[in-house]
Amino acid sequence: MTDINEPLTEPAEAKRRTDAGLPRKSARRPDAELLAFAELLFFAYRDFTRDSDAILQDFGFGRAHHRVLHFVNRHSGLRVADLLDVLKITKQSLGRVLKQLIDQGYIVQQAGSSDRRERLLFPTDQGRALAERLAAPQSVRLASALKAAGPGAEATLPRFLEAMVNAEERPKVSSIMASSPVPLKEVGKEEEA
Amino acid sequence: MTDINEPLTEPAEAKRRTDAGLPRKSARRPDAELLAFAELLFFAYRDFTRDSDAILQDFGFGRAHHRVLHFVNRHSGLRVADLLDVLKITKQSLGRVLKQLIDQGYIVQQAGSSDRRERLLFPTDQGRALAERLAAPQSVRLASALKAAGPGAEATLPRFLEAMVNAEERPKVSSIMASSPVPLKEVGKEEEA
DNA sequence: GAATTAAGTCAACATGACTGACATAAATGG
DNA sequence: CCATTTATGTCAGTCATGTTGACTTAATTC
Repeated sequence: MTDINEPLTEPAEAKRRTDAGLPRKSARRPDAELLAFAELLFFAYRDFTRDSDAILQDFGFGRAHHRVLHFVNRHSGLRVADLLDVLKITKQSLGRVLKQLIDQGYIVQQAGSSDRRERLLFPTDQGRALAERLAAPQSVRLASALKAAGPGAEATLPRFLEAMVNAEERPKVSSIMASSPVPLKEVGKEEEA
Repeated sequence: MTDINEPLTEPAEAKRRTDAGLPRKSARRPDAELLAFAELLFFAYRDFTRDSDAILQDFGFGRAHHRVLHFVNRHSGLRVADLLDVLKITKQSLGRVLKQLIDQGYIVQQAGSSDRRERLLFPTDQGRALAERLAAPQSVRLASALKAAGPGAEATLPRFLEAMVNAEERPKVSSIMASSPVPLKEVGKEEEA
């Protein structure tokens, strides 16, 4: 380490002053209880993503590939523009990972039937298989966490998570989530159900 | 685009086969309902982090700085090793952002009193102020989402989030979260409460 | 026929991860 | 007391994934 004998200032008394000597969880500035929620959310998401990250490594893919594959698999037929809006990344960032997924046979494109400029994205069998493999451990984790959360969690959690989404984004999120295996727009293919 | 007149394979019929023609939400392989939860979690976290990202830009910091500052602020006095374990990143990754936060006066170090090799981390007033500013919009978001989730969410959510954490990590998470403004180990400073 | 739109691409860059190796100071343990 | 281990910091290099800005092509729209 650099210089262990420097003053090293003693901030404990001076800096902790603001936090100390208050009832317990009074209505301080940021509200400690909400900070605890934020922290738990960090821990939950940290471990949630570690599941699939391990699998992705075996394929030479990263988390970005997982996200793309997930959305293409669950909302097959969605357009590149939809994916950009969902992921909130730039065309270039998406382009890189999407290209790899296409070149390696996990995703195929199809020109839109009404607007042939559009590229509708579909998983291949291989892509679907990988998507399911990536989803499996996360589903197990979610299922057990829902169970641990107790009854009512199945109803409470979606409401909480939806409310966490930016208000302007909620209609889009709802609309994409409503179209599970169905494309966002038209695919030119009939739903054989 | 490259070559729009290529075959462009038509996967819709062949590839959608597996998903179509099933009751509604039967016990298929990954369970569609859990995938919806995973997706909602993605959207929630996506927007949760966008709040503070905007503020961080004004300071030339990134999300990594936020995480470090958050934990140092809320668990002041924690050691570098604790931070590494919490964030699950390497010493080098932490070193870079921590150095910047120290150099720019947001965090100070103090040698441990019982083990002087340890560097206990504390926020400065400036650091505390930034941490609070970063936390503010996230707290607002969390508070309104908790409200929207309805009664019981305050009890259900922590249980859910804790259960999302890896089982082996839960003791550590609980222990760090139990020590809000208090250091993980000893600081050599008395809690003046 | 001109302008717009959807997609793809090039070049350059920033951030934040990673590995592996190594240095220093302090603590620990024969 | 000296050897080892531990906590921290650091150097050098790499990789994944994000960014901006500019540009092309094909197709649609006005």
